[in-house]
Amino acid sequence: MNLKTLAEKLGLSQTTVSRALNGYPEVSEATRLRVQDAAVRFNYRPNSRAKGLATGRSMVVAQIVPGSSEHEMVNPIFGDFVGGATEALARFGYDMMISRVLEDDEGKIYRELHARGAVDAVILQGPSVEDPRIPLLNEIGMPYIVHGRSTGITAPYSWVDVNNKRSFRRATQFLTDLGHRRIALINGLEYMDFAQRRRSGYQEALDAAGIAADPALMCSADMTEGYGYRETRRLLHLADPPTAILSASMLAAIGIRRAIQESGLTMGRDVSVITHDDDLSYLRNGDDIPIFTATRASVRAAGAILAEQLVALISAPESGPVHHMIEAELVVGGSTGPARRRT
Amino acid sequence: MNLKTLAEKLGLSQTTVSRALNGYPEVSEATRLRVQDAAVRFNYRPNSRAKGLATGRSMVVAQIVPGSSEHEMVNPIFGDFVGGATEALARFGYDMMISRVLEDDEGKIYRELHARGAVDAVILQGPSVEDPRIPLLNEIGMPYIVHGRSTGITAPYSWVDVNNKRSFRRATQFLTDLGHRRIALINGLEYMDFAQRRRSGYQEALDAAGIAADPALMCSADMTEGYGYRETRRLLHLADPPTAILSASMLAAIGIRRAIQESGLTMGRDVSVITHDDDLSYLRNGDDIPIFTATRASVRAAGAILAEQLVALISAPESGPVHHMIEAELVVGGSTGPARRRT
DNA sequence: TCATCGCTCCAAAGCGGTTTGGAAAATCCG
DNA sequence: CGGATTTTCCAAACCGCTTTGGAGCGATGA
Repeated sequence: MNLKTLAEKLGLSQTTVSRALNGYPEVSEATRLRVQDAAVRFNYRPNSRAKGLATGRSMVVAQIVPGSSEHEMVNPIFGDFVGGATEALARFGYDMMISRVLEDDEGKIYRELHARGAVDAVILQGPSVEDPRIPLLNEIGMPYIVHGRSTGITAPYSWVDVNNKRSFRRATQFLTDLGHRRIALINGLEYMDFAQRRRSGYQEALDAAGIAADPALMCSADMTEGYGYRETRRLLHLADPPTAILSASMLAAIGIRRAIQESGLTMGRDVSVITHDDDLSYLRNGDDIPIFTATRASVRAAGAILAEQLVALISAPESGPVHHMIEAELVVGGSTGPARRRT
Repeated sequence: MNLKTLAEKLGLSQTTVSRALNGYPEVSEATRLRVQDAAVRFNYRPNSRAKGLATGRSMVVAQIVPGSSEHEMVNPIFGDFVGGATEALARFGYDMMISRVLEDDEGKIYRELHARGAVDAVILQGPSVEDPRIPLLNEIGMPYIVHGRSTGITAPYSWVDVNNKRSFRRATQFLTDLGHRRIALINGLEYMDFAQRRRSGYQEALDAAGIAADPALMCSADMTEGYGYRETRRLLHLADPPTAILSASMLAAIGIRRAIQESGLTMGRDVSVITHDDDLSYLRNGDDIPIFTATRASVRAAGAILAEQLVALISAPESGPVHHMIEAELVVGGSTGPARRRT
């Protein structure tokens, strides 16, 4: 069923039917109702491509799956983020498209998406400390928004981000307040901007407490369970082991807990642990009471907020770059306690 | 840059330029090269919507994000599956679109996507034992392929699936061969078809070994770490506890390991564990040597295979339903060993 | 009574491609 | 050399929608 045949069935012109369905005032309420009723009866939907061609907008937003090679890691937050974003986008009539780079040249795909007119905007995921995609997209002139920030970029750009620095400063301070002075940081990959910010928050809190940072207590890698486990084992075997550990992700924290238990220690008593928690739906931090003390920020909510900002940006690009800072909450669970005098 | 202006710059008609770029034989090699060169120079890309409108194909495949309410779980395999599928789709010039249901009526969105002509085909994720979406899509007449199967459906349909029954039969037999007779099954949600098949494979192997299945040794829920932990605790406190546990996912297996260690037992010696492993990029079963003995099948590879089958199906729907069975491999890790006589 | 206005509605021109049905030019062949 | 054939190219229709620029018509007001 297309517009033409629907118009014929109603004995109206395509113009009138189109206007009736799109809420234009040039059509009487009576005909509007008649048209709407018929549209429902015949299950009519305007063809997306034709509509897009006529309006010049595709009502699609793209996100590039990070990782060009097969062996790179798919971000574990991907599912929840996309879930939150698509739901919000759907409310505004937008669809979400996932693209993927086959070559190394990620810029190419943005250029192509724009030249093809395939999407109205893109979402930038996982920015590095100085992400080249931002100036690239500025040059191309396609609306976009970044999930996270890129410290090294001075040009203006829109973003939605968690206040990683502050949340890790608070978490660290929470530990120093409990008397901890040997605090380890098991961080994500530090070319990623969020990891960098977390480290600087951690650093600030140590400085404030007059604690010298110890490079042996810091590490950086992909946030897997095994990584948390291995690093914790290493840390616990140090001559002067940490009494508290800060973790960048729930998955790593699970590995941390395993290493602690395996050493015959008790988490929250012998070693305190605070983790960041993206509130992933398949990786909840306990059901009702939190297992880990955590800095929590729902990545699903972030996706929804980002989508809303992006939609606003598409319809009014001149409204300038938008920024939205999400404050993580510090939830206190059973994994932290006062520092114990070393035996 | 559009076709018209490109043609003008070349002093050719739109027809010729279009044909030159699309490989039609009606144009001389010389002009073809001239056109291709100009297309590259001006960074020309045919507009997706216009092309789609003219050809009647959108070159887009949709996948519905499962879970209509905010509290439902996003499938942890989502990211890896989509990564594998989009990469394969991209090779054939297809894009992948993610949609989401706002209402409860999932059928509505398939109808709408089809009526709008927004996509050429859809991917069905997570089929239940008798999934109503299959007859619905048959009725609508849009190409689709199922990731998994639906036992209760007799109508023909295309699918790509892991041989869950066989892999769990083998895993169970592996345990009975080691002398285990009390084998627990920590399964996924059993209205899901894959969970049902795994249980029946487990059942078959028990029957073959002459072991009576004990309902107390089986459970079914969303596959989270906490679930694996809680159920294992419960199992280990039984009067006649299991000596081996079969797990439906790595995440659950991690919880299982935690419960075992917490009980002062050693995994692989006191209690054997075999888990299914989707080979998720952020949840690897050890780096080089596997930690868990596992039935392994890469969900990323499944996504790629499914995408290829779907593309073939789109271009030749009459070639009938396609089926592709993936055999999981049984990798032996450190989590299994001979049954020990109970003390 | 007649120009004016507001309300409905419509014909037709895009949007940017593909594809059909020729036509002109070049090549072949007896 | 001239007709047949092939090669190379083009004008125009079409895909299904939006939107511009009116047209028709009853009501209004001077």
